[in-house]
Amino acid sequence: MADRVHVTLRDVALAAGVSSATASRVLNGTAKVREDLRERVEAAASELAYTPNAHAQALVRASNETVGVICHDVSDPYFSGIARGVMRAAAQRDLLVMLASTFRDSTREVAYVSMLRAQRARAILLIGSGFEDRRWEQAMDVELRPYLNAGGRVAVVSRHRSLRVDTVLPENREGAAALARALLALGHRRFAILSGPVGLSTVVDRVGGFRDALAAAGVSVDQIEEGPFNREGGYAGASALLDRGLDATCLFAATDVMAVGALAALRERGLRVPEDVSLAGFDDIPVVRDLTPPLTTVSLPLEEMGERVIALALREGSRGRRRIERVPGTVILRASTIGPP
Amino acid sequence: MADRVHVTLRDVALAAGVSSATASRVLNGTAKVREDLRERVEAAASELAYTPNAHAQALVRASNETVGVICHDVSDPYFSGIARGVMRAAAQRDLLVMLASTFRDSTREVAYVSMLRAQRARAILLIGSGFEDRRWEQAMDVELRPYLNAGGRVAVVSRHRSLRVDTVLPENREGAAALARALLALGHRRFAILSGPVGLSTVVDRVGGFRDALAAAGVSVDQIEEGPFNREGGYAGASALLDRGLDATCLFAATDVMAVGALAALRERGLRVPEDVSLAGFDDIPVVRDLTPPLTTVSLPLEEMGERVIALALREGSRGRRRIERVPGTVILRASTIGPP
DNA sequence: GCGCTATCTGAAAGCGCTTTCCTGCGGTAC
DNA sequence: GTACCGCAGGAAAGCGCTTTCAGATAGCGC
Repeated sequence: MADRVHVTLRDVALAAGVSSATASRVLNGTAKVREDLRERVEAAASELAYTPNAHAQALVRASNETVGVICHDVSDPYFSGIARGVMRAAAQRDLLVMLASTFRDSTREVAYVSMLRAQRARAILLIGSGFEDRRWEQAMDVELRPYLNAGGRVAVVSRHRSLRVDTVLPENREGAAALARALLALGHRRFAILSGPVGLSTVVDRVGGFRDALAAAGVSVDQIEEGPFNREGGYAGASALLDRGLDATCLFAATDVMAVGALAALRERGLRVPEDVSLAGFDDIPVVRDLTPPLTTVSLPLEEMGERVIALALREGSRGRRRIERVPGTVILRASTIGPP
Repeated sequence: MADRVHVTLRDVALAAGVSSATASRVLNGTAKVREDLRERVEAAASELAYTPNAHAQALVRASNETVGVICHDVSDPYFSGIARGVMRAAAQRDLLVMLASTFRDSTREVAYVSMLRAQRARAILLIGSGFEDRRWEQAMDVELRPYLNAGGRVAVVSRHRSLRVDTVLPENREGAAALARALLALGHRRFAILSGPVGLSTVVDRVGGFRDALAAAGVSVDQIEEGPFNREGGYAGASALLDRGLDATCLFAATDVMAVGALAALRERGLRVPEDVSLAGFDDIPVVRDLTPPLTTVSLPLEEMGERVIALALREGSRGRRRIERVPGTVILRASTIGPP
């Protein structure tokens, strides 16, 4: 916004023949103002299409009506489900959301926190798991610490090793374990895993939970393929598994999005799901029930998680203790998993 | 952000033993500053974890580094595809994106424009078709006009009857017509349409284009069902059609998302796609190629559209003429459409 | 060595707003 | 009629920054 002149409070006050103090009082309803003056001010404001400069307000009030949200990729259904909840809750509270997409670049993530800090965002929400990486943790801490000290609020979805902030914590470990047990109960004993990038806490938890539950039943997994957290990652991972000779009756993908890619790869290679191999994912993003076969998965209430994380961040008071809200996952057995051939 | 005190430029200047003018010059690289002073300032800034108050900067510079994006629903893949492009382009330009979800509430849409105006957003992007509704158009005009006059930039995706601003225009009419012709070529003569809410220009264009192309071949459509632009809308619409006795060999849904719902409904009623009835959508959102059968659709380069709309809005100069960038849709025939039974 | 110019630094103004603080008014009590 | 109180409205300060503007210092030619 550059070249033209804006309508300011002064203009409104001038037009109404009052001081800007009075105009401000009228427009904010801060104090009692004589009826005729109030009317003149309101008329002038609407006549001039006045909109207060939010920056000036933020400056003098030292607070503003925006929250920042940082995610990896807006177009990932996992995230956009959560984002939907955040947006809804923000709308209810008349808050504006500044959304940043890191495209899984940790440097950019830190940079965004800095920008959001500069914007004096009322709260910053980190959606998506943290990087389990010392340098990232440290850089993040450098940005977040002063923000918190200045009264900023931070809340996250997923486990962050180093961030001691309010957290909405999907029970990835437990969910994956429950899924493993359900799959065992179907009769499977040979599993392969499509893992996301190691170093993401979500991956660690899901894969760990899955393996531990299997181990408890005396089953181990040696076929494990790692790839990025997207459809291509799932596709490539499944293809690699197939190339090396898939020795499993059931395939577990760390996310539904990866499972979708895996399904495509399996199908291309002529394997039928679930007749030849069962397939399960995690998250329960909306599309998976429309796949053929519908995907077995661990369901997470994404939209609700979004609402809860912003509520957590906004809640005043309770400055004391850090709160962790656990969100259980529900195993949903659909047609993509049956007993082993 | 409320209670604690922030590190200000003054603090940095004090710590470095210089005036705040000098500190500002160092931090912005605005002017040459003696080497030792510059070092002291930089050291102090990083020591104190200083972040400039973006509001103060915005206030004095009368411009800022944010753009506003208004969409209907972040979790709709059509929108999130576009948003991805916007986010990527914004990141390249070091811009922060304020994202607002209207949940298809036109009142809220206008309110958001007002908020974005207050934030002095550098540009406002309206994603998703306008409402063809006089009152909305007028309210929108009241907000947008002063914004534009003050040098704000506005760009939209989709046709807006009343908004004479830079536009990325998917060729809905032509795309739908091309699809209709392709379907005719397959041999279909009896069609049903799943339409979105009338009063959305996108719906008008797509349905209109489809019908006109059929009409040109002497084919008319009387089975047309209207519903909201989401999976449920498609599901309900298809169900209603089925209840009334579907008299068509091919079903066209105005969006892929609706087609997904329709597919579920058809399947539930025991109709096979494409053997019993062909199904086509519009948009080519990522999931449709993973459906069984993969969906015939008109492909739109969503991410690219996002990049183009922000580029349009940001482009300085060329203040003169309004620009309209047409984006052709490509008919993609997949397995969901074959010749009539 | 003196005066002039070229640089760099600091003081101060001002962006648009909110919020004391203070003045002036009318009303009440004596 | 005078003294006092309460209240509404205006003047002005100040939020944190950038940017003139002017002052100080150094460098140069003569």
